Amino acid sequence: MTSIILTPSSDLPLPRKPAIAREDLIIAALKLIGPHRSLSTVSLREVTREAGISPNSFYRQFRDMDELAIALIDLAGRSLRTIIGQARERATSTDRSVIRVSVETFMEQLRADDKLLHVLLREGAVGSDAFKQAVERELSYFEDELRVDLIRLAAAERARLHEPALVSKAITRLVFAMGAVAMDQPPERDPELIEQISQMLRMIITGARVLDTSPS
Amino acid sequence: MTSIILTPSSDLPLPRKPAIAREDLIIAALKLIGPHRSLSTVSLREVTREAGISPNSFYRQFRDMDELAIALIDLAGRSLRTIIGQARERATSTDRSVIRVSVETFMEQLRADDKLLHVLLREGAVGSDAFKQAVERELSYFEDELRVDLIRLAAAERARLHEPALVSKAITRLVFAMGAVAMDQPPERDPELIEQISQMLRMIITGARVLDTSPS
DNA sequence: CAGCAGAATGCACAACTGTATACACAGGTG
DNA sequence: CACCTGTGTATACAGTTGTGCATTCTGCTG
Repeated sequence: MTSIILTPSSDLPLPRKPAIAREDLIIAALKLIGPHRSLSTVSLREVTREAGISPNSFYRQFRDMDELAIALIDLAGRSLRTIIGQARERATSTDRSVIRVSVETFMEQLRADDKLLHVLLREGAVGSDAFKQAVERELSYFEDELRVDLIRLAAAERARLHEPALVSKAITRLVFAMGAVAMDQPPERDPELIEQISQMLRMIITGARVLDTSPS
Repeated sequence: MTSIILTPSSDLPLPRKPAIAREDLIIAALKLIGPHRSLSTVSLREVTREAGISPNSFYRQFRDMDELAIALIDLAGRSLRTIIGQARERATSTDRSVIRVSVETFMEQLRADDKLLHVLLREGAVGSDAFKQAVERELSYFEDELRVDLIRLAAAERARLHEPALVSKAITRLVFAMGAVAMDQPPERDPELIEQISQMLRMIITGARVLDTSPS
């Protein structure tokens, strides 16, 4: 279980040279957000306090909190995509349902203590334009990868799929929306939620297949 | 086009007796939120400034901003439900698609200048527990009404529906999620979005019907 | 060793927040 | 008339915020 952060090389407090890096601030920001805190309500001073540096040192790494937020969103998106990608490979190598495994992995990440998914789930609604565009960008990446996977999946089963772009968009948005509500519920209900989400996705996919054979 | 607010009776400045009411504060709060502002970033002082009263007078109406937010969420939920309910009746009286008309009405409300829908779309992600529970409650009301309507619709077409509760939940969450992204896009793209959402819902519903005839 | 460039800090400031206390005024009662 | 109760305001206070300016410290280079 390695860290998600890109270069976790030296976390021992080097005497002076780097001392503080962008990653440290990102980690500090992650520690501050939670079920009740969104990034846009976290202050610059709080982050530096958490990171143990002076407020002014923040400006050596980011212009303002928005820039940090965007870096954090990018990180969260990259992390999630690789994790889900691995889950898809794992599912196809075994014979388990891709949908099921992906949803399970998603929920697992939801409960992971790195809180990276929280960023994508919460920060899409509020904040500056650049802020929301960053979230939207990550979601669209997610959509793209899902779309090619759906096409591949349909081809493997010798079925066709109606409007795969629309299907992947619907699935992505629905999963993220359901994830947002799951985050506010006790983890005991996760299996139930996983079952619900899986069924929803199955509805969408079978519906898309049917609509393809008999277009309106 | 009457106002949504409950008792818009007298807005001329009465000499002393009522002078300021809860509604005035709610209206002031609505004026302050927008694409970039969420309720949780609006301060108590801002609301009173917008309403033209002293900060302390706020406490005569609400204990704190959270209480105002909850009142606002309730108002938004009630308003949306009645509007969508009317749209459903309008659709069944004519012979237009219920899905289509409902989605169109939803997007129309999204662009309405009362900004009531914004509250439900944005404030579900952040804020206190009571805050999010209020949004969740309104969404579940919405789900309930949609569920009975789906059952009625299926019965009218002599079809059965697999897990109507799940279908209505999926539709509700998907529509609200898509509405949130639509809000950040120029209104010119609304027709395109309406088409997309309608197709998504059609996928879900036909998928649910197919899954009912051949349960896994 | 001297010196220098960069990194990090301390202090300060104005703006803003929520709210407590004290006060001003209106309208209804005796 | 006096009096009280409810409504609104003014002032104040302690806390937090983002950020500019000056200073200190560190490790590398000569």
